[in-house]
Amino acid sequence: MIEFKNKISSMELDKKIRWLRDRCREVGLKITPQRVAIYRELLETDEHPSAERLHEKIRKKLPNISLDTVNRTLLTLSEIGAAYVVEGTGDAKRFDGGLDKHQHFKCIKCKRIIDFHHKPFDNIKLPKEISEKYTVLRKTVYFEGICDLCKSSK
Amino acid sequence: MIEFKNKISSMELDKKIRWLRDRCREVGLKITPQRVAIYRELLETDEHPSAERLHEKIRKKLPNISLDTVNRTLLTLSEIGAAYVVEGTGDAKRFDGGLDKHQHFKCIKCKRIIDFHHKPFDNIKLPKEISEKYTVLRKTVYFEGICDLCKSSK
DNA sequence: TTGCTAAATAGGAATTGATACTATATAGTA
DNA sequence: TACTATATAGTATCAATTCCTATTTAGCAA
Repeated sequence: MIEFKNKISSMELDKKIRWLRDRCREVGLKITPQRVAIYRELLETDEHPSAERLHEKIRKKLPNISLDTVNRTLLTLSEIGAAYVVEGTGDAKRFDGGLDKHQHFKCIKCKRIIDFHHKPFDNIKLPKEISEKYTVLRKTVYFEGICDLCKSSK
Repeated sequence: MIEFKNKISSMELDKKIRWLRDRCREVGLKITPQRVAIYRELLETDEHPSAERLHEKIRKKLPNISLDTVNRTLLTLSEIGAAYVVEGTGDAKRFDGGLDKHQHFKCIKCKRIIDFHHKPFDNIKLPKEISEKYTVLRKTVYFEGICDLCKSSK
């Protein structure tokens, strides 16, 4: 059984925005109209927008808002746990010539990508709602974190 | 039990390069020194290089090779199954405001990211060799392919 | 071995996404 | 209401990638 996501209700939206205000006070960030608007816009869409895409959309409400503000704010929201960057996006393309089955661990500090192989991950079963609707070309189990070298060198 | 990857032996390397030559003939691609050199360089490293990084390295052997060639060739190699782009790399940062547990399916044509939720994926167990050595901050099960809309609209 | 031709390359220009800089504006507070 | 640290707008810069075009070359056929 799987569930697809539904659009957020206006009640949930209000609740989330109240939560954001609290969270900002908690960590000492100012509650600016831009911040709230960006957060609202992000919650109202299910398209996982890039900073540029969200900037386009939000300009309809705040015509003067700059792309830099949208970008910076999205990163700020991610830092305080109000949003997050979709796994693996935002870096240069990286290539791999090893075609045997394996999985990746990526260090978010040094960007190192480490291969490992754990058999049970080779054949994770797709929910059939997915395999029926989409053509799945790649199934991935992927970890991110801090590698041994970066842990010791701080 | 997990295994980490070892450096490729020169025997395996030769075998793989012979395989590349065959594969190129098979799909009607010319076997250029640049192509072979790029493939070799990719096989010899375990650092999952970006096009730029590989260009740096390969310039030691072919000083005049252009970055564009490296980039184009890596993409060509990926198309014929001789290499691949590490999952999720190479696109603009994408943001998500939905913080409930869920997974992503990404369409490689239209770049749409679709959320779904399948409970068994929420708590995949880390091999302890990984959790002991690294600080894992994010565990992801991630699918790529062609979405329903792109399938029907061709 | 020697041309021929389509494909590939080098080098630079253009595009795109992300970030840095600075003067101005504003949220939070006294 | 005034003050100060923070945030913003607008622009400039940087970095990654792709595009363009003249030149070169691999593969093929005579």
